[in-house]
Amino acid sequence: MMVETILEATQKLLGEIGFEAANTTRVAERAGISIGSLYQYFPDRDAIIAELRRRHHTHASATMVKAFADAEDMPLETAVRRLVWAVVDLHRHDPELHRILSEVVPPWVNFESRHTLQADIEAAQQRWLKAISMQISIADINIAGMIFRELVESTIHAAVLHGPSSRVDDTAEEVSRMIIAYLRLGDPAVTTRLAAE
Amino acid sequence: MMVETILEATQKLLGEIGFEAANTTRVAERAGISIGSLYQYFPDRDAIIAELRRRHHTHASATMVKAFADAEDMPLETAVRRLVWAVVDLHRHDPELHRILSEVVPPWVNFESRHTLQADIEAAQQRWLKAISMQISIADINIAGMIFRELVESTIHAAVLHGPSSRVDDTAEEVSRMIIAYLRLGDPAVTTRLAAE
Amino acid sequence: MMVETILEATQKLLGEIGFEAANTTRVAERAGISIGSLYQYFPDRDAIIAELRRRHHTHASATMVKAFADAEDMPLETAVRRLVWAVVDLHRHDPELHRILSEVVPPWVNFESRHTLQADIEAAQQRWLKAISMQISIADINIAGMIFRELVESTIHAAVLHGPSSRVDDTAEEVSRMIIAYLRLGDPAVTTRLAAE
Amino acid sequence: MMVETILEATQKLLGEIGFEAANTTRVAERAGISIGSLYQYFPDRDAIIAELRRRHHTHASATMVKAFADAEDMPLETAVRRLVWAVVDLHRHDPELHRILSEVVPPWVNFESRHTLQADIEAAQQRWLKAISMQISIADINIAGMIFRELVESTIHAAVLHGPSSRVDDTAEEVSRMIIAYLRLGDPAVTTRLAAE
DNA sequence: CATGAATGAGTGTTCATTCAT
DNA sequence: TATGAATGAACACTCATTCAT
Repeated sequence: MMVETILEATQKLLGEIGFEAANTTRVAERAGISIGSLYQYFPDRDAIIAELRRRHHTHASATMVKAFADAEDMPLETAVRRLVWAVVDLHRHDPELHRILSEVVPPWVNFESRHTLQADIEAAQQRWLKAISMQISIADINIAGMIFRELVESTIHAAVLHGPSSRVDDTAEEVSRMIIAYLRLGDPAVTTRLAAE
Repeated sequence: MMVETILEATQKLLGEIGFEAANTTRVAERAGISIGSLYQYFPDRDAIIAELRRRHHTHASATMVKAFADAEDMPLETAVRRLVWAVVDLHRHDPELHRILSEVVPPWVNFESRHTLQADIEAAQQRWLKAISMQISIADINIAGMIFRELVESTIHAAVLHGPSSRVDDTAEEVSRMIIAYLRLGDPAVTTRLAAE
Repeated sequence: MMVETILEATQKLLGEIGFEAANTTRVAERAGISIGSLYQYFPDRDAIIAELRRRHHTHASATMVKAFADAEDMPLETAVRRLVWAVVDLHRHDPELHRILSEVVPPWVNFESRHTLQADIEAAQQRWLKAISMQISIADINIAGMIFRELVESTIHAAVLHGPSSRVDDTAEEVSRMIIAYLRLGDPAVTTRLAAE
Repeated sequence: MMVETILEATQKLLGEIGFEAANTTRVAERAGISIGSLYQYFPDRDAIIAELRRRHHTHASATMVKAFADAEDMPLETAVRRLVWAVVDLHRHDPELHRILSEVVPPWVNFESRHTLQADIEAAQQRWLKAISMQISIADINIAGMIFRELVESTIHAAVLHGPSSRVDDTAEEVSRMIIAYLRLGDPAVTTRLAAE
């Protein structure tokens, strides 16, 4: 309960007044508790943000791992759309928290823990990429994986946070089409077809 | 000269000890001048970083504007590769400065000035996109532009800063192929061909 | 029982981590009780240390008072050795507690209570000194008493705490010889003898 | 000048309100400077006290080294009195500072630097003891040295700080006589004389 | 009697900035 | 123009103590 209150106060303050102004005194004030209590639940300021990030990561990781699992049984195009929309859901789940963790909290805070999420998702993604690379040829699975991750994350992030909400659907669709088009480059059927001309 | 010295000292310190530790005292020390002199050339701490960013933007903007101008006379595939490689050049020009501005300096510093670069590049990009959309159909020029920018920037950034240098070439090529594949979706010739099956 | 547990925990913590780090939270933790219980047995932090000191004083005082009583029936040299060795026993009884009270707890804690022990011992010592000053002449009984106390306490303390244990015996013997030699200065027999030459 | 002001303020505050209350804020206040200025001259709170101690040590060491040098050319009794009085001078030079460093500042502050003084003095003392041990026999030079140091320091300290000033002279004289009597125990002339009886 | 969550005054320290020289 | 001593608001964090349960 107290932990919850502190996390909420921290998140709101970070969103409203930024990282530097959201100091421990103000967090405690906003949470309606004393500074002493704050330190009974968190060892230091960064730990509060770390917990915010940890929760976000837990949710994000679960969402993506599930999406990749689902995708394995789907036809390619459906799978890609499923994955892209999983990222959309991710960003829409708590867009403010997403914004805070990516744009308000400076990069050096919780530096190590930032890689944890990526590692989990990357592993799930690699399994999926290996599976589809049985059907279509992919030049370099690591590069393709990195490109997909960066493409989807950066575009959906931009669309959700910095554009009108209607834009998100279109962005997701175009990004999906882009990935599908790229993957089709390695599809023997298409290659044959194009070569046939 | 003095301005130059201060900027160099700031950049090096930011890279070596990070944003918080790179305080004005240390910058002046490293620059070999007094703290008083520092304030005779820059009104406050952020202004030093803003100037670092401004110079970086000037260079980046010029590079990209030129690339887009060049691209206008090229066939589509050549044009795309030209543009992607322009971004590679951009990141390779002063990768440390790039890293500092994107990963060391916290996002809220020089918040407004961050959009200036984007605006210039966006304008140049829009002209190019409009030109090519005469030949091939693009669903939404704004969305496509945003996707291209995010895709290229995020992947090349990751490749240059966080991977082996050999990876950059492959990444650039795959990203180019991806964009081309996407653009071909709107190519009447391809559309016709596929529809014919 | 509870008081005992708290005192033990306090003593151990003081010895292990020092005065400042041995705070009430840690004492309660080490004692295996709640902070609330601690405050049911002691009104404040200093009171715990005061009780530690009080017990030490009780023991020390008893030891010395007894030694002085014994000494009254002994020949001078035997008496002096008896007294010096009483101080050795004192320091060897619980050297860690001795160290804590003299070198770990800062001087301002329990300031008043520090004089209690001294007063008891001083009284016993004065009785003894008055008794022997019947046989030998002592210039100033107060000064001699103070000198004896400081000499024995400081040297035995140093020997027990900061030297090898073998050193203690030699130190005790030399200190005894020193006091005896000093007392002999006032011995009419010696005086006469020396004057006779 | 600023350093001087800070040291004076610190010493006075330590003497008046004790170690814990003499915090950096109050020191700066008393010194009539800002807290920022204080930290421009001393890296942290302990460093101020360390400097106080360092100055005291410099003076004390010089005094004692000189006294031991002087003593080498004197007859034994004169030498002992010279040395004892050097310690008296030491304590009378700045008794308040002496009191602060030994009874107000807790033992764990500047722990290492506390041994520096002792080492210097011990070295000078050992030279002198070796010299006189040519004439008279001393059982164990290390123990004798330790006993002399503890005896003189503790008694003179007590006399200067906790007694009337008239007491100091008598204490110094009695302590001198005590040391001389002890040393005479090893004097062949005396030994012979006593054995002759 | 026991608990431990809650308190909040207090501490040492940092650093961007000023301004008299 | 150059200096750097001086400033002081601000911050993260500690800990003895209380009191409702």
